Amino acid sequence: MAKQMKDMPSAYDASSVEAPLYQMWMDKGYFRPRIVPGRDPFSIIMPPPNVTGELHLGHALTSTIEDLLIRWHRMLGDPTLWVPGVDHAGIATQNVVEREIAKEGIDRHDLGREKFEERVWQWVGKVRSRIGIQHMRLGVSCDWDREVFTLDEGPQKAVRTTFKRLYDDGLIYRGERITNWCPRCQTALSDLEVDHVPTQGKLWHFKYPLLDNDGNPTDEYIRVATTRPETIVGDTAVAVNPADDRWQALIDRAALLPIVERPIPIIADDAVEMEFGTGAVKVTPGHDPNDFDIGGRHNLPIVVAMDAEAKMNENAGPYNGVDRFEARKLIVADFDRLGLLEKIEDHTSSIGHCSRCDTIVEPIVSMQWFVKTAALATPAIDAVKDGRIQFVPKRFERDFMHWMENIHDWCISRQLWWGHRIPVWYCGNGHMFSAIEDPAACAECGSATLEQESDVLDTWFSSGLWPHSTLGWPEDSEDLRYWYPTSVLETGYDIIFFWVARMIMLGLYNMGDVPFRHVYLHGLIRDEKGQKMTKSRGNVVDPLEIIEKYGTDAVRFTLATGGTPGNDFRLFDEKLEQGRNFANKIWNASRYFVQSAGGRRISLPDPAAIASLNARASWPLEDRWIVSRTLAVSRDVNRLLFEFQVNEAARLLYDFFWSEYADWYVEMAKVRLKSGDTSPLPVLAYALAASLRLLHPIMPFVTEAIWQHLRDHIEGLEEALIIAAFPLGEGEPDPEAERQANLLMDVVRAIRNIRAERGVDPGRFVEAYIASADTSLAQATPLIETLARARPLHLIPHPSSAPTTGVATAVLTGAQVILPLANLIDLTAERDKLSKQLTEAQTEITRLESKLSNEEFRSKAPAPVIAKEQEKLTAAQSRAQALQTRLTELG
RNA sequence: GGGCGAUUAGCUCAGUUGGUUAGAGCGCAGCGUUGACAUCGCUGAGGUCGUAGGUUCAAAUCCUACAUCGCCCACCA
Repeated sequence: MAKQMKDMPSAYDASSVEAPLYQMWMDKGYFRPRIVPGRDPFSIIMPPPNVTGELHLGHALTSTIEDLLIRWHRMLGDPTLWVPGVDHAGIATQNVVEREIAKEGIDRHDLGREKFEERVWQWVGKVRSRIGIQHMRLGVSCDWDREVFTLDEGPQKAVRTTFKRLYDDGLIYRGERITNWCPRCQTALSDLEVDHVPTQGKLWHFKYPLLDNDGNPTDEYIRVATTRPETIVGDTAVAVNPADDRWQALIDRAALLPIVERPIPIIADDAVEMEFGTGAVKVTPGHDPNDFDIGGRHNLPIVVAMDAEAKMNENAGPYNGVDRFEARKLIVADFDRLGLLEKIEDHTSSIGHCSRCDTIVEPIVSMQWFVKTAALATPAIDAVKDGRIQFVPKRFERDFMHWMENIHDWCISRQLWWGHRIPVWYCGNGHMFSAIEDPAACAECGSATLEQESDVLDTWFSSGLWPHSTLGWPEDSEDLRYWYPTSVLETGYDIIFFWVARMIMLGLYNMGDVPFRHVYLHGLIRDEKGQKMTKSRGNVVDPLEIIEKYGTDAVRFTLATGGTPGNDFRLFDEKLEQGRNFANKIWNASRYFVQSAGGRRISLPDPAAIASLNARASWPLEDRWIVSRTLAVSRDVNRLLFEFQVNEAARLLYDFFWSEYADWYVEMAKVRLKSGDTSPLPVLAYALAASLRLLHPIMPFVTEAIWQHLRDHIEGLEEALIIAAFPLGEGEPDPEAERQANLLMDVVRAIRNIRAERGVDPGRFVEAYIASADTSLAQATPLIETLARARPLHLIPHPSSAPTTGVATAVLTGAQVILPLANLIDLTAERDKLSKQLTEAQTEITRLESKLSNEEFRSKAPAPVIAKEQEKLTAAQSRAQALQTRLTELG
C-alpha cells in the first residue's frame, strides 16, 4: 500500500480527528470575522442556553443549523459573525440550585439572599464551562472572544438602560394586579409560564341567603356555583347577567356571605354566562382574573384571603392558617352542615400549573411591575406584515400576529433572588425612581436613605435585548453599527412568544430597527416513539453520548436531514447510523483518490475549462457527465440553502456524492486508472474537492480532515477547507453528456439485471449485443465491458443483426440489450417478462395518446410539457414495437 | 371555543411556485471476500400519496367537508 495511505485508516475515526481540527481552526482564528468591503455581512446571535445544566438535542439542532449557515457564508466570502452566549435563566436556575441545596437539607432561606446567590454563581461556573465544551464538540465555529452572559456588565447595563427608558416613557408601571402566583416558587409568573391542564373536578352549588332592604336575613337564597369553594371567603359580590330574567328582581339587592357573614351586593354584569352553573356567579376579585375585571367595573373591594404559600390568611376567618385545599374541604363541609350546599356536579376545567415546578398556580392580587405592551406591539406587527422580518416556515407568522394583536401587559417582576434586580429605588421620603447606575441619593429629594426594589426581572426581559445587547448596546459600538440587524434568528417554535416576540418589540424600541431579518424555526426532537424527551420520562438523549458513539458529523448530518423546518422529528439509532455510514463513505471515496494519486501531485483542471462546454467537448463522456452534475448540484445547494431548505440541500448532497460520484463516477474512472491511464485524476480531484466544499458546512470534521490529506496530493487547495471557496456552480451545463451517461448507465443496469435474474456467475464475462441508433455508446465500450462484465461486446445499429434464439433481451428507451445465454435461458420466464413489459408500454401509449389527442391539453398546456409527453409517447411506441418483435421471435 | 400541523412503501421520513413511470434510509428477498468502503457492492419485491367531493388540459401538491393523531392559543365561574 502506498505510503500516503498510512495515515488514512480504512474506517473514518471521528474521535481521533475532531479535537485536533477544532483546535487548529481556533488557533488560526478562523472563527473571527473577516471584514470584506463590498460584501454584505452575515451575522447570527446564538440563542443563549440556560445555565440550568447540560445541552440537549434542541441545542445540538440549533448549533448544527446555525453553524451550517455560518460556515456556508464564511466560505462564500461574506463577513461572518456568530456570537455565543449563555443565559442566567432566572427562575429555572434558581429552582435547580434550590434542589441542589435541598440535598444538603437546607433551603434558600437558611442561606439568605447573598449566600444563596453565591451558591448559584458556583453552579454557573461549573455549568458554563461544560456548555462551552459541548458546543466545541458540536463543531460550532462561533467567535468565542465575544461570548456573553446575560449577567455580564454589558447586558446588565442594557437591561437597566432599557428599564429606565421604558419607565420614563411611561411604558413600565407598578400596580396591584391579579397575577399567576406560584406558591412553591413564591413568585408571580407571566401568563406564558403557566401550563393549563384539563382536570376532572367538581362544581359545587351553594346557597347564599338574601338580605332584605334593612340588611336582615330572609328565607330566600341566591344560588351560585364554583369550582374553588376556598375562595368564597374572598367574595365581595354575586353577579348575574343583566339580561337574565330569572334574576331581575334580585339585582341591586344584597346577600349574606355565609361563614364570614359579610353582606355583599348582587350586581349585573355582561361577563356572566346565563347558561353556565346557576347563572349567578360569586365574585372574588382577589382570586380570579375575571372577577378582578368585574370588580374593577363595579368598584368592588378586593379581599385577598391567602398568603404567599397559598395558605388561608386572617381574611379567611375560621380557616386562617389552613392550606388552600384543606380549606376547600372544610368550607364544603361547613356549607353542608349549614344546609347551604345544594348539589355537587362533576366538572372538567383547566387548572394552571407552574411551568417550572408544576405546582398549581393561584391567581392572587399583589403588587407587581408590568410593561405596557400595546405601544410596543404595533411596530412589531408592522415589521412582520411588511416583510422586514420573515418567518421560516411562513405559517408561524400567523401565530405571531394573533398573539401580538391580543397581547396583554407583561408582568416582569419576580419575587426571586436570581436575576437582574429591578433598577428602581425607594427613598425614606416615599419617592420612587429608576436609574442606570446605583444612585447615592434620591433623584427627587436628595435623601441618602435608599432601598433598591428587591424583585428581579423576568429572565426573558434580558433575553429580549439579546441581539443588540450582545453587540454592545447601549454603547454606540462598531459591532452594533456593522452587524445589526442580524441576519437570522434560529430557534424552536416553542419560544416564539417568550422570546422572538419580545426581541422584536424591544429591538425596535431600543434600536429603531428589527433585530433580525429571518426567523428560522425548527421543530422539537422526540424519541423513537414520538414522545417529548423529558427528564421524568428518562428518554433524554445526551448529545455528547451520540457524538461519541457516531461522531459529530453523523449527528449533524442526521439533525440537518432529519426533518423539515417547523416540524417535529423522531431521533433513533438507525438515523444516526446512516449519518455515520455517510461520513465513512466520504472518507473512503477520498481514500481511494489518495491511493490512486500515489505519490503524484495532481493539478486540477483549468477552471476556465470547467466553465466552458466547448473546452470540455473532447473529454471522455464520464468526465463531462460528472462535471455537469457537479455544477448543477452546486447551484442547487446554494439555492436551497438560500431558501433555508437545509434538509433538501443535505439530501441532495448525500444522493449526489453516494449514488453519482462514488457508485458511478469513481467506478467509471477506475476503468482507465486500472489500465495505467491517469487521465481521470484531475476530474476525480475536481469533483471530490467540490463535494467536500459543498459538504463542509454540514459535516465539517470529516471534510476538513480529508482536505488536509488532499493538500498533499492536489495542487492549489486552500490551506483549510473552513475558509475555502464555496462552489457556486458557475459554468455551462452539459445536458447531452448527461443524456448519454444516463443511457450508458441504463444499459449497464439492464445487463446486470439479466445476469442476476439468470444467475450468471458474477465473475464471468458474457457476450452482449447492444442495439442502439445512438452512436455515443461507442466511446463507452470499455466502461460497459468492465461495469457489466460484458465481453465480447457488439454495438449494432439495429437488433435485427443480433441472434434471436437462446438470448435474453431488455428493451430500454434508446437501446436494446441482447445477451446470448443459451442454456441459461428460461423461455417461459423470458416470455412472461417481456409480455408484462409490453402490457405496461401499451398502457402508457394509450394514456399518452388520449392525453395528446385532447384538444384542451394541446391548447392550454405549455409547449415544453406537450413536447415532453410527445417524446414519451414515441419512446413507449418504439419500446412496444421492439417487445412485440421479440415476442414474435420467441413464438 | 378558535387556530395550526400531521396522515405518502412494513418502519421513519423527503417530495416549496400543480406537469417524467411518486423517492430515500432502514427493514425484506436473492447474489457477491473484483485491494476506497461489509459502516460495502450488485439486483429485486413493495405505495389507487387518510376518506369523500370539487377546481384544472393536468392534483401527493390548490379548494371544501369529514376522520384519526398531535400541538398552540382562549378568563366559561
